[in-house]
Amino acid sequence: MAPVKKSGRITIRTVAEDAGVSVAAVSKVLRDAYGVSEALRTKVRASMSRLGYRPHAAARGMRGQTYTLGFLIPDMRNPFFSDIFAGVNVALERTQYQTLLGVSESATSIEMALIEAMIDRQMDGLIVIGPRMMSQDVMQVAARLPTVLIGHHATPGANFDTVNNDDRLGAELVVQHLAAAGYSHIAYLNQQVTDAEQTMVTTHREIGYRQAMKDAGLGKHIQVFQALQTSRETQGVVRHMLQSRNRPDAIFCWTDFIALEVLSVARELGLSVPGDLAVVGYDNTAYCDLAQNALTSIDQSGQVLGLQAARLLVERIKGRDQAEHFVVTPRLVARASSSPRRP
Amino acid sequence: MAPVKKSGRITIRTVAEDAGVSVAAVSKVLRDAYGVSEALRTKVRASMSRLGYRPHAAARGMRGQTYTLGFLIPDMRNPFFSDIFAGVNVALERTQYQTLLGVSESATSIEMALIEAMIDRQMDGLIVIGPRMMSQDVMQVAARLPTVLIGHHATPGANFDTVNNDDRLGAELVVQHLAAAGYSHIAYLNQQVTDAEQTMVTTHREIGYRQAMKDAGLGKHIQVFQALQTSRETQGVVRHMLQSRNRPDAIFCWTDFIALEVLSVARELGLSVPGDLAVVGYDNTAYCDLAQNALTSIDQSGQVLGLQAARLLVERIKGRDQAEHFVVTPRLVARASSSPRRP
DNA sequence: CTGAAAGCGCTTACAG
DNA sequence: CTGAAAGCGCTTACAG
Repeated sequence: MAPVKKSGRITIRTVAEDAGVSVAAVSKVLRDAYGVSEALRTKVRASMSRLGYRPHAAARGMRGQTYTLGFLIPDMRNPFFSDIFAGVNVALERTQYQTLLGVSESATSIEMALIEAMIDRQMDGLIVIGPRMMSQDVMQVAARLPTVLIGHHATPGANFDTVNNDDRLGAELVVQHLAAAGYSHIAYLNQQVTDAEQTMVTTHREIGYRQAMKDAGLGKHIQVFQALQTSRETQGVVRHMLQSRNRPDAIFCWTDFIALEVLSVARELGLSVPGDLAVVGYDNTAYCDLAQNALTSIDQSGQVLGLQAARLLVERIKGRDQAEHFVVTPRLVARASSSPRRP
Repeated sequence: MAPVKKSGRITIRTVAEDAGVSVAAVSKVLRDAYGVSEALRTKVRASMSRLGYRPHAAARGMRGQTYTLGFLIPDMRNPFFSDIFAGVNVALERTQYQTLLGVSESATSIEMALIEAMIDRQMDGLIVIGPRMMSQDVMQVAARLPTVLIGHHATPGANFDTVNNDDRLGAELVVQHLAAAGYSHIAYLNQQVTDAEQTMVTTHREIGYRQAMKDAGLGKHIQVFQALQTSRETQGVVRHMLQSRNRPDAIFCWTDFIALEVLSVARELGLSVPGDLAVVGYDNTAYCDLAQNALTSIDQSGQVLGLQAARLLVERIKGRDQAEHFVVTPRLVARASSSPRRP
């Protein structure tokens, strides 16, 4: 008896037999590799679709690529990441690449574990939004596989690409906007982290805020507060800010998410926005547009960031090893939460 | 010359040599399999950690499990999914399993493509939230790999597990709550889909709504509206609802997300909530608690749903083939958006 | 309890 | 341009 096929699985070998060519030829067609005639290519493709062949990712990963990209976000609650992800998908639409997400819950340890898990699973490359790990760890990861960072400002000698908006400029736009609208006691509400680094977007925003305050002659009103990302923590800090003797008349929040909490606390305390307090966010997410929020924010084009990140990553996978850094110009979108004060 | 190690990679073979045992023995330790002595196990583990061994997921996937679970969500904008995901992670914390996310953007075609991609990547099992595919497709997927569905009510003979809250009861709680608070023209704002199925949570909620309206003697005020999930679409439908001759005095929305849009439109039209209009959502997501929303909602314990789904999936992977269906009891959380009417 | 060997489905030099 | 063969790092029967 002839040796029977053991399993029902359609493999590269099944396709090869069906098309009457070698296994190597099928592999080449699969990878769009050089050195196969058009006739053979057509024949193989026909067999593939007739048999309903699906490549086995693990087997490919044993020798070559897995065509899987890892995408790491700090949390699922921030709608801004959804915009970025949409851009990534647009860029990869007509490719063989598939993106798989990981969520680190803003914890360095989970982030590192997820990256290890993605490396174990032979991801071809990594896109990380707002990494929490130290810069040296980032360099180590980037040495192991192609890496693009969004929301992380690279220092010279980086072995990875970055995609950002100009966070200092964004913060400056906010201060200039508020100052022009008649606010002077403008506070900055920053994210609280264990190890602040120069590379973080929040650090850049704080620098831009401080600079713009000085430039506007408001240097003596500079106030920076910090809060962890939990709702309870943020509300506590904000309540404290708003009940203090020198209460700010405007709060600039590092992200929309937090600004919504500020709006909530202000309302609970009976403060009107913007009458008693102006509020500005960052990222211009969908919630800003809701009438109950009407939140002024900085648009940094999440979709563009995602699209560029995916483009850069694919370039890197294809061999580029010189770092590239893409920067988008932020734009302020004014809404009712920061309307000009009555004189 | 002795044959030299070709690459620097630490494999199961490196570990075996280091520990002075066979490759098969190392594999058994790795899989926590039966038939290895405690002494050998200890020795191998020591070598593993000394060498910093990391299992190669693709290679494992060639023969056995990949220890990777697929988790599919319709979109990244709905914060409820984040609660569910948190529960999944709690359940898998001390296991070898790693979850990777896919986002289908509420599109059937993307959902199917993602599932194919996950099968190609040899995921050990799948958790899908609110699947958009037809029930027959669900059955086909479940025939190929262990599957647990959240937010999908199984019909008899299902070859998959489900985890749900009692959506009919949830809707009934809403209607009873609103009726008791003095509202009578209670409308239901449902999700618009191309092929409505009995299995969908929104269908169950509609049934519960209709039943409760009849039971409360409000059968003649039953009104069901539908809108796609985009902000523009929803706002258009809501504006139309609120400007019609027989304007409802309360709107029950199938999810919080949409209820926030209703609050926005009401405010734009100069209607006060709950004075002119009561609004109730579903899922009790974090946004409900913000003072500017103060949205009454149904809590279905996302974290519990996620935890149970992960537990059921691991059981299935380990061999259970009889379907299990876990149901959680919903609970209404009243807030200002549905306060009792003045008599 | 322990290990030698076959094989999972691909890709990659290497001949022809 | 085309194909035979080795090998990627594991797991799985099967002997001992």
